[in-house]
Amino acid sequence: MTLRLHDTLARSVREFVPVEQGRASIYVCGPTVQSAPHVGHMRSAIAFDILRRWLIASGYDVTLLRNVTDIDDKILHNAGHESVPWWALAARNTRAFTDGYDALNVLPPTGEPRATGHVPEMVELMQRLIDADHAYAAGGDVYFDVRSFADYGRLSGQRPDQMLSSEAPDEAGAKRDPLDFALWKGAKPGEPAWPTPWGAGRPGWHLECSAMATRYLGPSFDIHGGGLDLVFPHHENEVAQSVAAGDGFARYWLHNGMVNTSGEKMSKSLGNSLVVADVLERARPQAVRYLLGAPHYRSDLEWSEDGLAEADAAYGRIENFLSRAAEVAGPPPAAALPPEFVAALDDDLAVPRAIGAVHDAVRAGNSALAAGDKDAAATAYGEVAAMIDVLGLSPHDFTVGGGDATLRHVVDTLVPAMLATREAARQRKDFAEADRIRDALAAAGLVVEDTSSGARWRLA
RNA sequence: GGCGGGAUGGCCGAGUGGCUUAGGCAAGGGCCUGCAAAGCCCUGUACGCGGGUUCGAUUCCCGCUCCCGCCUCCA
Repeated sequence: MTLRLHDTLARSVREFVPVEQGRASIYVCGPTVQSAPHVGHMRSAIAFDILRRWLIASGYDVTLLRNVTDIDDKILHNAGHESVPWWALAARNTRAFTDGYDALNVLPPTGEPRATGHVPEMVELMQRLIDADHAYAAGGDVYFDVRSFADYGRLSGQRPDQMLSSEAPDEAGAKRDPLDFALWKGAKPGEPAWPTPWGAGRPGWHLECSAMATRYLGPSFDIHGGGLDLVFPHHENEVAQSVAAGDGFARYWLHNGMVNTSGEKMSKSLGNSLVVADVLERARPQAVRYLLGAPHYRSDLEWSEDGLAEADAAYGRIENFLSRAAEVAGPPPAAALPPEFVAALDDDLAVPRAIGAVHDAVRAGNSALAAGDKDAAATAYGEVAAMIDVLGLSPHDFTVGGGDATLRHVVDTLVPAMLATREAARQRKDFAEADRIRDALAAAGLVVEDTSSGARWRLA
């Protein structure tokens, strides 16, 4: 069984055959750093993080690029609104994204190119397009000639003749056709600009991704990913630019579904965004990652606070097993991934089924622990640990409980002392006293569990 | 108007032409426990509506209703 992935361009699930055997090159559209990251951004990052981890687990040498669009209309607009330099706003938001990825255990990309650092590559690509009569300079801008590219619309299933043009006729400016899109935007007074043979200006959104993807991954690479909302026009335009210029470009197009709130896609313009930093104030990162990563990556996801609580409980079940098993077996033994887990992820990353396999192993492990079957428990323990790692949900990968080391030491000392006092009370059948101590710990946010080998405790 | 996706039990969320009809959360019963907690076992409640194909459809086809995404900055 080999990996099969849903390709938006082919509109079907295809076997994954990389350009180069044993290697996988991935370009994921990262954010435009116009504002703080919301959970929708994280959902996309997590989806492709799981793809990456699965490729690594399958033996691939993976190169994953995730760009940062650090110059665009919204950034300039928001910076003006806040009276801060555009580059300062971009840098601040870029850091916020990095913090979000880190908190949710998204592996750092192999490279993280920024648009403003790749103007020469963009100029080169524009020159190739102009030379091939697929682009033209006009009125300080450079446009792609959509009618010159016969396959335009193939990725998104749109037909140029059917497309609405939102622009009023008088706004079309120097375009030859309303569908033509800007590769490069001529400088406006007071805006940042970079020199080009066609005049100073700044990058159009679509151009940068084509230029950066081929700069680092070559003219033909394996996977291009991003949110479903990018299929048109962004990815359609990328295909047009790169293929018209003679590059093979991406061989598989993967798109993740949207995160909705109360039936609507979340985005800053709707004013209902769920900023990651705020969510992490009221939920553990493990729960957030579980919630965003557990459904299939291609289905839409309805964000809800109830869902967050459920995710926390479901993850807690896995976590609980791991810590109980660790008390018996120490570090998890090496174990092969269960076949049903492998089959699930190979089938277009069917994470829901994969998580089903995780829970099956958890139940088997819990039963083994209850029966005192150490070997069976250890096997399940190793399997669960291995599976969870592929999903990026290993408890130890997350920063535990914040707090500083000193406070943790106090807790680690104080709690066992209280539990010893309680155990003494239980021995002399003073259950009132024992319950008083347990209640006190519960009030402090700790759960006490009595087991045959003594009491254990954890954060509620 | 054009393109695409979806409607599953109290909730989330998979999946399949019939078979033991995922998994989680919640609920009820049992075991365990001093009582709990954790864990294990058991239980119930499904496939939007109307047709069609079929021996048989939640699963395939047609129509309808509703929802969502894209067509404009957007993961």
